[in-house]
Amino acid sequence: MKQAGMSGFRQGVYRIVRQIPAGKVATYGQIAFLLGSPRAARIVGAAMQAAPEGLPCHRVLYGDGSLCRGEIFGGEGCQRQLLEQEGVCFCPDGRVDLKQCLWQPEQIESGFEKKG
DNA sequence: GTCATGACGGATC
DNA sequence: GGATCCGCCATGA
Repeated sequence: MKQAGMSGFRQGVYRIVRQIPAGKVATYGQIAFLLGSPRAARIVGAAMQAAPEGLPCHRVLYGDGSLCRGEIFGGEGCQRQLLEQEGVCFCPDGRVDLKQCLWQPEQIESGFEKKG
C-alpha cells in the first residue's frame, strides 16, 4: 500500500485518525506509534494543522487525556463539546477517561494486521 | 544537506 | 502533585 505520494507520515496520520470511531479518542503518541514513530507525537499534531474537514481531529488528545489548547482547535471547550456529543466519558478533572474511551486500534485494517 | 520550528511526551524540581 | 525543561522526529525554507 502506497500513500498518495506526499509525505507518507502525514498521510498515515489522517488515515489512522479516520479509523477512530465516535465515542472513542486517541492520543498523539498513539497515532505516532501506529505510524512507527512513537516519539513523533509532535509530528502528528503538526499534521493536524493541515487536517481536512472530514477528519475527526477532535478525537485526538494528549497522552494525559487532556484536550489541546482551545485556541488551536477553534474555541474553548469546542473539542470537549463534540466529544461529549459522541458519548465520550469525561473525568471530574476535565480530562477524558482514557481508561474507558481510549481507542483500541484492534480493528485497523490498513497497514496493521492483527495476528490471531 | 542544514537550520529552525512544532495540536507532544516524559523526566525533573 | 503541579509547573517547567529538554528531547524527540518529521516538515519546510
